[in-house]
Amino acid sequence: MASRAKATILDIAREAGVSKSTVSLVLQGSGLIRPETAVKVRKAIEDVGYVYNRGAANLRKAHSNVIGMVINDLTNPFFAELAVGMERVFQAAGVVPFIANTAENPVRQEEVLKSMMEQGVAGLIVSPARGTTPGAFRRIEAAGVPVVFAMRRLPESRIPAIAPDNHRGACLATEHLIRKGHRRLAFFGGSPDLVVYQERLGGFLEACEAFAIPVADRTIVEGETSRKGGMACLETALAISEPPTAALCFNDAVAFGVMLALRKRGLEAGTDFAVVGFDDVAEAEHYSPALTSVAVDTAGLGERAAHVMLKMIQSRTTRAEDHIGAVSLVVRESSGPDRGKQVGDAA
Amino acid sequence: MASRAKATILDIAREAGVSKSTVSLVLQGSGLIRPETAVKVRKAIEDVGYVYNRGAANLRKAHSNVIGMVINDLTNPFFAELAVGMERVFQAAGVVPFIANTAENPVRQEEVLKSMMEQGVAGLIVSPARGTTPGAFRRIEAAGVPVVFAMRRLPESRIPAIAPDNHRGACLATEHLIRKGHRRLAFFGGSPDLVVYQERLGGFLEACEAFAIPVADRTIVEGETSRKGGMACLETALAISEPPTAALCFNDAVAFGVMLALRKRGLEAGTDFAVVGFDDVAEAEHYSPALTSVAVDTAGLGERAAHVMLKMIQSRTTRAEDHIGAVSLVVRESSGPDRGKQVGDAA
DNA sequence: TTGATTTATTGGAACGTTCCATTTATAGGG
DNA sequence: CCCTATAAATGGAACGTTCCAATAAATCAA
Repeated sequence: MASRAKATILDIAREAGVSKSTVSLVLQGSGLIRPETAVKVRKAIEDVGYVYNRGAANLRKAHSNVIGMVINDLTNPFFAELAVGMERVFQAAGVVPFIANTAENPVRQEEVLKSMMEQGVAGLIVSPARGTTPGAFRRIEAAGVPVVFAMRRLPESRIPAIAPDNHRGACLATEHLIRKGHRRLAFFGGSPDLVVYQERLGGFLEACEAFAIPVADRTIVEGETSRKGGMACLETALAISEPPTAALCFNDAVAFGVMLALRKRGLEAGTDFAVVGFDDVAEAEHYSPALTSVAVDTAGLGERAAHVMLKMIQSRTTRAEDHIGAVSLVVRESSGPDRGKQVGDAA
Repeated sequence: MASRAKATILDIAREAGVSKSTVSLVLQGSGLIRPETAVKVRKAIEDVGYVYNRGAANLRKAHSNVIGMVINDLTNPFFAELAVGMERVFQAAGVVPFIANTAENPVRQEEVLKSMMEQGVAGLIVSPARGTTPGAFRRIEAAGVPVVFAMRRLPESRIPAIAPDNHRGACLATEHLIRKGHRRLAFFGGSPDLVVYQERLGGFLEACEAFAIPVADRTIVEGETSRKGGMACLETALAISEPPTAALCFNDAVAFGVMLALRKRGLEAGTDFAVVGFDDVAEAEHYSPALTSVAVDTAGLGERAAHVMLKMIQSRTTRAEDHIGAVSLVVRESSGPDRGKQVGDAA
């Protein structure tokens, strides 16, 4: 049962009285082997406590069955959800994704990518860390390993990206606020080094433009994309002379921070100040007040990214189309009371 | 620059006009190489776009530098934090942890563990999925690969576990509720197939015993360890004839669910019903009302687990001591108003 | 100079697989 | 009975590293 030096196919071969080639064939489920022989070999495999050595196998085989998932912030439930969506697809394809966290640190990301390459991954799905340099993936591309960006993209890169329609989402949300009657609007959180920021801010501005909100009435406050960042944004915005009455936040974490800061001031999101988030994490629905947010179908995008990756591997290409996921606005309490109810209609 | 067939150390050797052995030595940072030669070789490495093949190397080397982290639920920020704590330690040790998610599914866990073993991991840190069979790790132990359990342990297993002092935490929390004047107490969420559940419930019961709370006044409601589960627990508990006035919840997710259900009934946690959570996730502090919870120093436990793992690898052993992490009760609003304030003392 | 010592470099044999080209066994056709 | 066809099993040469033992070159002591 217990074997000290780890068993190899040769040990199995000896145990079963066949050749190593036969064992290899059995391991690969080849149909060339007589069923009885296969049974005998499988028993020997059990007996010697064999562990398949994929490293050795990959030395000969074209490519491995592991795919790397490099995520910039695992503690953000948003990215964890993304990871889960991908896993579903990969599992069905018999591929095991290995996840690594870069903690939003480009240096760490470099190490992680290197390590995954050395491990011989068949492909990489990456949500790049903030501040990733354009050349960070050159070597990987040169090595012919397919890469897909998920949720985030890099400014000038040929690598296919799977991301939600940030521009449209922001437009939708902003329009919603304007239709609620707000005329002084804010955009909270994020910073321009993220393409996502530019897209979302772009959508915000386009909606402002479309509804002729004067530039003076648009407040843009950059900040950390966290609760803390959101709190700071609100403070900054309320300090100006004609403060905004509503805000679209870079993401839900910022929105939660804004709501927290409101409560600290004795104000309530929805009635005193309208707040809209972005991403629609699971928590948004359960918050109090429930957060209006732009739903991006995170798990769906993860699945899509995984599918694209599998296709790239299969067709041995390093190129693929971008994919822009549909978004929708989920209206809850934080963006203000439903006007429909206020007019006092029946039902 | 771009090389089609991937470059090996032989290509580097040719390019640099040295032997493959020399290249290997340079790669390992050996001091035996003349600096000028090393420089020449490193240039060649750059030029041919070389990617180190760790699989091939591991064929000869004793063991690899990858450690597997197998987590039962990545979407739970609690576990993500645990992962982050471990990563900090591993990074400093030049080890890259690969994370995989089992989604609380023992079958999936089996696959994931197998895959990691095949990949030749040097060790495994596991938070076992619910329903893991006792024998699930026998093969891994037999192969001599060190395993550490984090946060959760298995009923009858010799594998070292790093976990918080669940019993004491539950005692502390229950005592807190009793001192607040509550006499009818509930324990919400979880189920007995988890050792953690037994420990926490045990602490709850011990405190009840110590303060002579009659058995009839203890309500134990099992349930999913999620918000939804928490909501259900509260409904069940409030339906009985003499309902409890306070609850210790299996974890924070359950506690959030309980608070949500309270609000749905127009009740407020803290004033109408006392709620205490367990784990003290980051969100607890920011909830409204802020959640009283048992802090377990998640990241610290992660670091500890990583250290234990490194030590096991270094000393080539598969055995280590358990480690019980200290816990503390963080009192916030959800467990009721501060009595100290109520008596109206100064300052 | 010579031999001993140190410093740099190198070939070659593993490591555990896969896969091609063979070999061996089994059966069928005439 | 031989020849061919099919089925089943096998040996050996890769694959890209590491590491030992050996060599070559440089340095030193005498």
